[in-house]
Amino acid sequence: MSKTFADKVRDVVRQIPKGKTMTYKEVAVKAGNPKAARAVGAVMRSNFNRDIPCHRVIYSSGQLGHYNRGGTLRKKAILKAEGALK
DNA sequence: TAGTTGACCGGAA
DNA sequence: ATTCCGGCCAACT
Repeated sequence: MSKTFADKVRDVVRQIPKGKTMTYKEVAVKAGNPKAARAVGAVMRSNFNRDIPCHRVIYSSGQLGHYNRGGTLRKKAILKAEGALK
């Protein structure tokens, strides 16, 4: 397994279906480290690509996390557009 | 190599 | 409800 945590995270986040939101912890669990929620954010922040719908990743508290340029508002708009948000 | 930072999480005050 | 603290992990300097 030459895949690093970052690679796994990217793969997992990319598999998130449209109109669906996943928490950082869930992603961390699927990535292989249930306690690496923080690392997930750190990795995404350094690897945020258009291939990765990082906007579909939110807090486990149900709150929208941060986002590149704009922050929460951006995510809200995207989630609303995808139907993930009410 | 080691130390600091951060897009987190959960619990406590 | 808000604020603070400790813990885990990866990336950056």
